[in-house]
Amino acid sequence: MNYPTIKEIASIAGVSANTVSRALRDESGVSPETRQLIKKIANQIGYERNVLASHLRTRQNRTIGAIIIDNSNPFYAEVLKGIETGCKARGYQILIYNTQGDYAMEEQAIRLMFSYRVRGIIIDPVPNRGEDHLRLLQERKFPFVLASHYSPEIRANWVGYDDYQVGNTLGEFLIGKGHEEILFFGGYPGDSTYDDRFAGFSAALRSHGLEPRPEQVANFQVDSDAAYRRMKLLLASPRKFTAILAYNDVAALAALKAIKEESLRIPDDLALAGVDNITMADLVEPGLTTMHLPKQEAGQVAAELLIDCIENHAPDRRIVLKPNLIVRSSV
Amino acid sequence: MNYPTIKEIASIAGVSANTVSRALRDESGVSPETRQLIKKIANQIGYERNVLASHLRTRQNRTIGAIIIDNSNPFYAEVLKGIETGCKARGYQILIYNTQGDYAMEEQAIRLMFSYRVRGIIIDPVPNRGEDHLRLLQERKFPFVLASHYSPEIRANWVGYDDYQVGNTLGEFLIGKGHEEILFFGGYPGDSTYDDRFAGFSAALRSHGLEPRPEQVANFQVDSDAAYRRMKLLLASPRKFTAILAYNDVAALAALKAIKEESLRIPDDLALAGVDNITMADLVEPGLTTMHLPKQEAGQVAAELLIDCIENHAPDRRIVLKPNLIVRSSV
DNA sequence: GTGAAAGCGCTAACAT
DNA sequence: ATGTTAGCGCTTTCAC
Repeated sequence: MNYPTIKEIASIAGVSANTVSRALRDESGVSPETRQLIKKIANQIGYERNVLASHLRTRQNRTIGAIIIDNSNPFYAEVLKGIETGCKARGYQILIYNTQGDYAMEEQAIRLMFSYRVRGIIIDPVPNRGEDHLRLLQERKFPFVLASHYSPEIRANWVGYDDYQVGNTLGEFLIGKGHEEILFFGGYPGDSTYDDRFAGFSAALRSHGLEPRPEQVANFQVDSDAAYRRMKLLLASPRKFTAILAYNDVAALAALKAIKEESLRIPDDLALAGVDNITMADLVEPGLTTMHLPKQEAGQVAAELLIDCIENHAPDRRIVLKPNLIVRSSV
Repeated sequence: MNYPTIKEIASIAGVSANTVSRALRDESGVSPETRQLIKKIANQIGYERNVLASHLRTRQNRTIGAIIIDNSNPFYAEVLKGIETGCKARGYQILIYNTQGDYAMEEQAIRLMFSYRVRGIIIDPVPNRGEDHLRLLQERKFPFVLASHYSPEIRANWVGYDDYQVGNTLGEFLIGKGHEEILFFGGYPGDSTYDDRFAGFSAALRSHGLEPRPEQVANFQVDSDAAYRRMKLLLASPRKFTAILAYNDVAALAALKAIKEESLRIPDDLALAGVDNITMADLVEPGLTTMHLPKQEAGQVAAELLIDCIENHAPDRRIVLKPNLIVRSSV
């Protein structure tokens, strides 16, 4: 397919390429008549500015990279949607890359974004695997924003949730409902999200004279299958808990299935709470008590932060979005 | 941020830029020692090829566009994931654009992809709104692949499911379970997916001497809220059906919630089936009987088709993936 | 095996 | 208000 160029427009209009360029960019110094003529011709022959060539000359473009763990996970899907919304509002485009939580892929993704000369990157980093390439971004003063997860060792733009409060609120809520034996189900230490949620939860226990116990913590990397199998195992041995605080809704819903299969009643035999408030949390029976996290908002704010950094050299910021307790009938 | 160029590598290595370019592209005509030296220097100074500049000269790049309706919808999220997987395998990158089912946005998206000089586009078209820009793509012989939806008037690459069989299989299954009054719940005519599913369903009815009746069809654009509200309304008036065949699982799960709130039992009072087999279909109670559609596979095949078109000028193909009945307890 | 020169499409700087 | 020239970083052509 052959795209028309400004040269062709120029020769049709009988002006120089430069004039065409200025006319199409709405730069001053072109007579209204010429400008109109040029735009008309451009429209007629289906001209589309070659942003790659334009970038080469100006070193400016409106492309950013989004490096996420898995866009088919409903949580990340919502965040990505928000990023897209935020970018669209400022005329930016997005190159995406799924890392599958693989650290090597994350590095590859960053290099790829470099080779496309994107102006900035939003990255939901693979937790707990070192931060070498994040440090590299920082050294090069390359604009980037961390989403959801952060690294305590890296001071950078960050958009996430108050995960301490997530754990604390749910802990208090469960304790308030009379539970003293609560299983913390899913996630693993070293991941900032897990650590903060667990810290908040532990604080809630302690403020009521309770103490988190090792046998009431089940650490694993959450996906639906893993969570289901783990809960099956836990239910097969004598139960040491009356309530479950799941790392997220995906884990909670998988647990829900396992619990129902054992013919246990929720919330009577076992109370259950999750985190995220994904769409399905409202559709299952009983409805899942959970913390709502503003996922799309997080993506959108991340995009805005990044673009501010790119265009206005805004200083690093850390933006904490407030979670919200959603009480349904599972507790 | 300043990126090193081949010129800089050249001056360090004491060779010409041309030699550097050839060495890094693994072209012949460079001595092994020179090549090794050049690659070492490139590595040391963190060189990343500027693919934008490269494109300008070669008119080749490895970028495609993915124009989808909404990446936060679990169905499209899976398809997008498949596209990403397929692209990664062939070294292609993806620019994404969500149209929200808005026809004007779809057109904007295509122009944007043009301005980025992407080599091809995968598009899940907004159904039922004319096909002007698809025709434009065709006239310009621009490589593109339709995903899921198609237009009867456009002969083009297409990857989708056998939607007639989807409707037919579920229709037969419900009839086989003794249902003669079946509500077809969600979607709207003019959308190829809907039309094919409904045709398959109607054929199943007819082959058993039954006839689809207007009051047993509920047309609406599916999202969770709309489906929930619609089912609430339907249940408030005297029921004219004993089973529900939902357009997709999102509609089915929303219906499930409404039905439970009326204290009706599934499948005894009302049987329910969906289409898609999203993750949640297995987690709700009772498990949802549905047709499994290979969503990620569809995305991956679409990517392969497109790249074949781009690289090998492969002729247009239409690929139909087989759906699969998943029997759970909701029927 | 290597280098010099030209040009992809665009825009910035300078001229008229 | 408009045109000329040069150059972004790369690859291709042609010369040595």
